[in-house]
Amino acid sequence: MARPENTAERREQILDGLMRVIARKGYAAATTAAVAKAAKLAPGLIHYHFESKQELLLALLERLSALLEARRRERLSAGDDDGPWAQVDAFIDACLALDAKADPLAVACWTALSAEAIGNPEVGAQYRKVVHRHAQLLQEAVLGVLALTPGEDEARRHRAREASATLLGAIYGCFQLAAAAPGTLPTGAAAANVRAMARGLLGPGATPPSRSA
Amino acid sequence: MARPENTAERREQILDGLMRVIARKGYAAATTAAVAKAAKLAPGLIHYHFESKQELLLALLERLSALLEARRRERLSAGDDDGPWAQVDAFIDACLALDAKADPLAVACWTALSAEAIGNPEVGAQYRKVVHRHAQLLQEAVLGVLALTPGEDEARRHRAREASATLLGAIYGCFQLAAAAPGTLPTGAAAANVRAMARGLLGPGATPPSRSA
Amino acid sequence: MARPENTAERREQILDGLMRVIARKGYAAATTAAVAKAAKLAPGLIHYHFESKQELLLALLERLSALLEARRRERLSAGDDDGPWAQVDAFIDACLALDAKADPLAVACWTALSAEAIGNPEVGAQYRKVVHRHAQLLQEAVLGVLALTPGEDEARRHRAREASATLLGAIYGCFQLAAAAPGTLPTGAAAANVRAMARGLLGPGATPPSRSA
Amino acid sequence: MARPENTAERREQILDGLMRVIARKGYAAATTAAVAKAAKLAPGLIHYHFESKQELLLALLERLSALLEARRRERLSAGDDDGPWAQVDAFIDACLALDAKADPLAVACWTALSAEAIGNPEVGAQYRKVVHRHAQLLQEAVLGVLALTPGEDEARRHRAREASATLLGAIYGCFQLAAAAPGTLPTGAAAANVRAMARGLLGPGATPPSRSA
DNA sequence: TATGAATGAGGCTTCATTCAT
DNA sequence: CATGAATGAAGCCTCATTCAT
Repeated sequence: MARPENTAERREQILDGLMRVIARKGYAAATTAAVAKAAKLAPGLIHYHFESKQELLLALLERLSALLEARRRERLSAGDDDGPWAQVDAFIDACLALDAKADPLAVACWTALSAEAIGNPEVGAQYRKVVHRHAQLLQEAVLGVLALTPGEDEARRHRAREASATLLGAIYGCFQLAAAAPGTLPTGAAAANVRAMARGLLGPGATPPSRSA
Repeated sequence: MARPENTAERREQILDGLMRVIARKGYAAATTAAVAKAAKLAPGLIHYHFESKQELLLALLERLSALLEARRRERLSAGDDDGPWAQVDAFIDACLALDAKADPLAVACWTALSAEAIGNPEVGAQYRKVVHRHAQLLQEAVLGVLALTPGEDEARRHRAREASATLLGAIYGCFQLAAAAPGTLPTGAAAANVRAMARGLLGPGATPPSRSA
Repeated sequence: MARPENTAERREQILDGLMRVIARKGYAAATTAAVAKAAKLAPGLIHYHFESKQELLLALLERLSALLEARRRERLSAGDDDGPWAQVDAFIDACLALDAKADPLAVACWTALSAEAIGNPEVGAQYRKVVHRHAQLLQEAVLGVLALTPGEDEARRHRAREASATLLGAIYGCFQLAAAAPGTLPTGAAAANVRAMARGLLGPGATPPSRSA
Repeated sequence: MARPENTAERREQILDGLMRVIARKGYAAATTAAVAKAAKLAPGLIHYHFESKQELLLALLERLSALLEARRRERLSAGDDDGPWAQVDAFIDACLALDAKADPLAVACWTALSAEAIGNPEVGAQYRKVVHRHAQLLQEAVLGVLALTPGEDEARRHRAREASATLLGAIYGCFQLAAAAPGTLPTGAAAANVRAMARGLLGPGATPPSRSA
């Protein structure tokens, strides 16, 4: 009562701990006790601020989704080039330009959550929701690129859906490699390579002018 | 006299059970009891044929790797086209042409093991070994394609390494989507799309004749 | 704010339970569940206050050692006779005057731990440490007695070491009989008899002729 | 039927294995599988030749008892001195003159069985029977010594019972030290020291004339 | 809100015992 | 007799969750 509410901060603090634990020791080690310790909190507090461990995972998914969206926006607003490829590239870069400190954590968490999504219905549902959200964003960008080539709208939409899903897959796959087999794919290379792959996927006529120039 | 050994078959049977459980209920549900039940065996038998649960996971990784290699060989021997792209395509198809029954299982298991590899040192080591093996195979195929374009050997090798890792990532990412968000990427589309992405990655002059024609 | 720590008391409570179980049902029956039940605690609590069952055993060894030391001090301070034999007798009586309630428990536990020390390296190490501590105490007392007879210091020290170890063995042996074959050696007799044996071992005239010859 | 019976040898072989395991790794490690392995037999054979694990322990107790009796006889027949102390000394030496190879094994097994006897009713009963047998033998020898001093028969018998039990305890205690804290009591010293202790226990007037002369 | 102990279900593993061959 | 697999109960330990303070 007299105390100021701090649930929001505590939740963030706990999620920070969760991410750190998952990235360092894996999901199996992400017990509530370990998360509390990583967050420098008492074990009992976790369940004061989160209904259950599952809610923690759902909150983490939400955070990861928000994080991507924020980075994408950042990229978009920063870029002056606003051709149709710009949005696709911004999306890819937002995901794969691993420059900030938080990213290795996010990447490991995404990989862990992907596995958890397989058998856990609620996490699975939320996971699919987030994937769908990502796919939607990417699809719009992709549609912009596909608009450069002639063709029917319906077919284009269909291709855009497939292509964006595949690109998303490529991105998640890079996450997986980064998290589970670091060193396999040099950090800097992923973004550029996926951009190149996008060219192949959305081309051939769609080859960006900057490349053909 | 006495009983003939049957450990080899039992191990396979147990791995079958493990794969089924992971695919259906996720890794978290893959308890030894659940695996035994899925394999229609008594719980105690698991540890008669495997030292520990971890050894089970390592054996599963080995099986997944062998499975891919078998499929790749199959594809290669079946194809009459043996241009430089054939090997790359064979690799991609071996992974992503999900027609056999076993594949959804394998795909889910790979995703689960990727997560487990993060925190489990021994699984991680074996995981990286398998990834490395995959990458080597793909890299050779990729080198064949890159040989079509002029350039220095050293640079080509370097590009091949990066490119094969990225392609592998794309493949694993499709696995992840298939396992954790089925329906996002239509089953049939993945292989074709990744092949297209490979064109973008290894092009531009490498665009396959069939496409440029 | 919050709960006060109570680990110390709980550990004692758990050790009490362990001792009771060992004395009543033997070491084999001293499962964590049985110990918890004997201590009137939930099973999970054992591992909240002790890392492992082994740590329990180590703590028990420590307790047994401390218990003996306390009794010895008690005996020493109570006795007004402080001749050189007083300390030896105090040691023997501290171990073998089984009058308090706790002693049958301790005696059974020591026997159980002696067996466990054979194959368990960590328990073995701690066991030897405790034995060494006991032997040191006894050796000092023994040296006092041996000082009554003439002879070289070095030889006396050597004899003291052997003699104290043998006496300790005699004491432990009485424990063993008391725990595993109760009734064989009347409770009251052990202390007096071992004191008499000490006379034979340390007494001047009792030096076996075969040795002095 | 056509096969010659070999149960007797097999039982010995299995007991050999059991003793080796207990001595090397302790009683906790003496699983039927480990015993079978140490005996170089198939696991299933144990239960063909022994009803249960408990029967194994009982057989081991019997063997240990027989072993002592054989050694005692050996000592007695070897010695030409047949004064009243000779029998007492022979008993002590039979137990503690650790020269044969089998002894470290026997010593560890006795310690292990002492612990098992605490909670296991059947092993306990057999253990007490063996102890009683030992005590009887020793008591007779002790009576011979006590007969040297005047006194009532009844009192002498009573003293003999107590004294033999205490001496037995001293012997078992040396076993315990040898098994669980080797090095504490030098191998050669135990027999001589216990003989000296016997002098103290059965003396002072009982000091054998033949020896003091 | 915060703390740290308490609870008990369930996971991995071991093992005496049984059984098919 | 011998072999080695099969069985299932139970042990140790973990952990999400609850609760007293």
